[in-house]
Amino acid sequence: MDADFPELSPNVYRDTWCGQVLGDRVDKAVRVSGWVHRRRDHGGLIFIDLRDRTGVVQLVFNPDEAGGSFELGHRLRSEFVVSVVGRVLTREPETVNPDLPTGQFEIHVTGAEVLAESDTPPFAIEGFNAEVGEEARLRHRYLDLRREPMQRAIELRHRLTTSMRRFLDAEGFLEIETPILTRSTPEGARDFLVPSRQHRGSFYALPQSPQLFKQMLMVSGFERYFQVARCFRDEDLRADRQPDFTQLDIEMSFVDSEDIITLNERLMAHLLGEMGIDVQIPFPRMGYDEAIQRFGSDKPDTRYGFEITDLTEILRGTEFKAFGGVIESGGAVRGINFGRRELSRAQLDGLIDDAKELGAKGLVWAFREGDGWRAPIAKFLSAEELSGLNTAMDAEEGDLMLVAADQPAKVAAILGGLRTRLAERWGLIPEGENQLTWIVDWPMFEFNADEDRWDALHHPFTAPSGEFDPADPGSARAQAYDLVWNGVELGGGSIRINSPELQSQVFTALGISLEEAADRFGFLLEALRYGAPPHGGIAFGVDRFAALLAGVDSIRDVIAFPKTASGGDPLTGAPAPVDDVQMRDVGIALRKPAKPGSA
RNA sequence: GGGGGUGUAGCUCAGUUGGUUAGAGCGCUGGCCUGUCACGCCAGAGGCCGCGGGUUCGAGUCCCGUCACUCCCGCCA
Repeated sequence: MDADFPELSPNVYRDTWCGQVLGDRVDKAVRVSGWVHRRRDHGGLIFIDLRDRTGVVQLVFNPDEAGGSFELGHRLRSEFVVSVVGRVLTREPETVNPDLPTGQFEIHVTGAEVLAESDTPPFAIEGFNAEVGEEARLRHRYLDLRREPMQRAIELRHRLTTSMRRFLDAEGFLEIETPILTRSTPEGARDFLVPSRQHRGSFYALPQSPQLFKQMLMVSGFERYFQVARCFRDEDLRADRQPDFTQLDIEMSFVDSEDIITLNERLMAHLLGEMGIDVQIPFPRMGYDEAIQRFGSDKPDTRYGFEITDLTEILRGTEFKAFGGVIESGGAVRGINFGRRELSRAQLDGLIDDAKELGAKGLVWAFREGDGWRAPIAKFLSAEELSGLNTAMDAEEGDLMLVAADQPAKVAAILGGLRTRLAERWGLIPEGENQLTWIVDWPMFEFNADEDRWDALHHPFTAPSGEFDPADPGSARAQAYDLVWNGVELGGGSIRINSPELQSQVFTALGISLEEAADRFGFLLEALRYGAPPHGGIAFGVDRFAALLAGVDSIRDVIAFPKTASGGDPLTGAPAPVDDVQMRDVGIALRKPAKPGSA
């Protein structure tokens, strides 16, 4: 494992790491302890691969050398914990194992002791049958974590957070803890609630992020704060979402966006550099509107093309109702040229299903053929329209074009989603390339049609750019920035509002009355009255960051004890009912009987 | 909340149109084996086919429901 693992101070269990049984130990007596990784029992000669955190070393039990320990060697089974003494010898050339760092050496056991026996593990810790279902892995997570990939992932995560702390410490940041039991602020995600025993009927909430605390720390004059902070959101899970997750949370005073962006570029270059990834700073920046236009996403993966082309003007007034109707009602028609591809009819139908899954009413596919299209809808389009479309999408003979029509935001989301799916499916994403991009110039608000109100795109404490007109929230821009790495949102932040008046105006624009604002966030508004410096910050998703660095698809693979997609933990059985006494203590009664399955 | 996928031995999986006693590899147990390292050879144990109901002479297989896991949409300021 780690080549520069620290020297071991000898104790009763060992004086040498398994991974350190190398040339300088030859002919020396050593004591090692660890787990039985694999046993090869030849009857008259027994080989044991012994494993500790640093690696694996071969033990040889020979009746001529091992004496009474030979019998014990016979009894050893997978994952027994043993301590052995023996002499390190160089292996005969023909018995060297080139796949093992310690493969030129072995320990000839002269004495051995079983420190702990083990039941037969439910799945293999090592070896070629390494594919194990995730549920089994989570039920016995302590065993799963013994496995090499998990050991490496957890170690990588440690190196990442350590590296964050080192960099930020050197830049004058203080790591300050903020409460886990705090107050519900019913914006944003659903809160996890904790009933209060001492204040019956009242609840703590677990923080969705330390946002308000870090702003108050700026009011307190700490100027540079960070925290590797646990955050909690009671929403449905995904491969990249857990109900409790970790953020690197940063806040600074007397800064503008530029200061935060440049500091974080240096932070990223430092972190990635330590992980062996070289990146150029400064990172390119892209406006939010441009990202949506060209890539259909606020976290565009710029490692590959297939950008989105707007076709609305070409098709304005077209005979084809599905397009013309949408355009008349203020919608847009956009398309992507996916290049020359052979697809079966079933595959093309599959693309339509993909589009529908992404919320499309339909999807038009077409191949360029001569000056026109080979497509089910080709006959509804005029020759001028077809050639205009081919030109706009830069289509060459045989190129596959996918076209969708809907309201602009929706068509962008559909084609953006399709673009990533197809790039993944056809293996069109360049490996080993790293694109870090700032998305800047965000709108302050987006209109929520269902609730007939404006919602903050970032959060309600984000400072607007320039003059703010509460009467026209749609045109307000935010001093916000997201950092996107290869199509994954690594983190985002903003300059915050440091004036209570402006903060109140933003609440008003969001339809939050002053009474409501005072009730929910009064403590922050009050803090802002006592000399709040200009301040801003950013937060990064540590789990996602670690998963990307580890090259795994799910953040569960970089979390020691993660939860399943339904928010449960097969290891502890959480969540679980509690007994009546506990319920009574906190003054809680269930409205309905507990769900039968959940116990 | 909605959609897709999966559920058979400890693990990973196969199981034909519904047909007699449900299989494989690995692991496990016992025996043999002094240079293996995915050790080898021989023998053996191991099954609520997720659960409940239905159709049928007969269900791992078909139907309905349900639970769990997983991916996606909604949701995640």
